[in-house]
Amino acid sequence: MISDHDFKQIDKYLYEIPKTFRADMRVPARFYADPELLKAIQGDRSLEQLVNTATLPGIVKYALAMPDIHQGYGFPIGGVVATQLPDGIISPGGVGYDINCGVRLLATQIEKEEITPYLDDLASALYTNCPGGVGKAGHIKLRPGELDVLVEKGANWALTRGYATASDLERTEENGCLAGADAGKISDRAKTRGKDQVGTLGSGNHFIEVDAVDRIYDEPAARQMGLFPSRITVQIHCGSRGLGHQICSDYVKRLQKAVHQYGLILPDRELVCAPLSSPEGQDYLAAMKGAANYAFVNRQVLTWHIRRSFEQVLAGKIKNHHVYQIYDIAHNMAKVEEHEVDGRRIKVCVHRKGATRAFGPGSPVLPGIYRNIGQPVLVPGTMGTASWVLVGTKESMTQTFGSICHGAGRVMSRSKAKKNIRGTRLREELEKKGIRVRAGSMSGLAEEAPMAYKDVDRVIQVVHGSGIAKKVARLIPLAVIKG
DNA sequence: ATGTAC
Repeated sequence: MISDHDFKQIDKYLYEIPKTFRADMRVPARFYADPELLKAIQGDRSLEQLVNTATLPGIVKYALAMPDIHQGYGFPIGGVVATQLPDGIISPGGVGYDINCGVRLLATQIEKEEITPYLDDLASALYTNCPGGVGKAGHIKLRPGELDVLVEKGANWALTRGYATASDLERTEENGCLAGADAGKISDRAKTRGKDQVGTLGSGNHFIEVDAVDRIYDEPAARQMGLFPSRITVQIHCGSRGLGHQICSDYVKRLQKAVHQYGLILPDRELVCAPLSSPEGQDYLAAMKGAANYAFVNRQVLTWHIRRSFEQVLAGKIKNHHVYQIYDIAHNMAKVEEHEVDGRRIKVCVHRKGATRAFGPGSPVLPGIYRNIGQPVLVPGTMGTASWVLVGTKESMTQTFGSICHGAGRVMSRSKAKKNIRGTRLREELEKKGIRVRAGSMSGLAEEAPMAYKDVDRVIQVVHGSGIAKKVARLIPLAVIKG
């Protein structure tokens, strides 16, 4: 167990566990927090897991953790690990089981007051049109071989099939397609699990939420994104469903052999990994990219369902009910990027697990529409609480490989939440607050209760206050749709 | 997160 005399505070919101803490650390570990958030992680293994990641071969600068850190598989959720190419490692545990779990934010020109009379119908339409729940199939049945095209082409597949616009793709990380995805590196089992789940929500913390813009913090940036006070927005939070899960399982198993073969010494077997330059590392990267592309398509098809739902409910009632995209960004992904380390620009594999890319202004990978303000960062809160839109900064590039947090972060395990919280009661409380709830499972609802999470506003204050991101807008929920 | 165990 790591206690408070094992780390030192080096800035208002930044703490460091020195390299000398454990002989096997290759770099220091750094985490962003405040005293309250520090308390929230006492008793779980997240800091120990963070220190474990500091031992990984090829890691540069720091093992990093965001203020929403909590315990995960091997790596903490809320962790950022960058390893130097060519021989630094890549690890499925550094990405997570839900590859390219991420958030898409859609905007409208509808005012909050305008939509209120139709909110119940809209919530019901979204629930009916967007399939949710464990193992749930979607409306799209892929012909044999078409899934291979989908995982390699990503959002371009959706564009060709009429589920996307060119503007949607422009406002998606990597235009919704990671180059180098290889369907040949994905098992038949993973493909079988994925073939009927395109355009489905899944379960757990995944949701669709209708929000209203509560407050603007950066007026010029908000205007550029199309965010104005009291306007209606929609968030999608989901990932690569059974396909990504199976790919992770497959490669955890395969890379365990690679750990032996390459003689890697790991403090925890859950850190299973392989040198990125090895055949195993390359294969995982190519398969992971396929799952990432699948998740971009998944959120894109859900966007299509959302547009359909707005049309069904609001046509003839609200004149302009157009739903357009602000941005789509992953928070479970490994990416090869160039970063400055010790004054030199080098290629690194940045693992972001429960951490969101947050590139600052001027980054050449950003679309022209956002290059001057920095990358939009989408941080969902918990049911019934706020969500945030931020932009990346120069500081995120120098401190955290262009990364920030991904959400509120759990404080209570799923099982404990299920035991202590009644889904029906929670639903009543949310409805009393005026939040429409459509959920397939009451126990699933209980797992995601706000009290099972940290305070997202506090988490955001830490990333904003430390300079690694800048607040743009706060969103508050009006309707939540869950599997 | 997940056909919450193959």
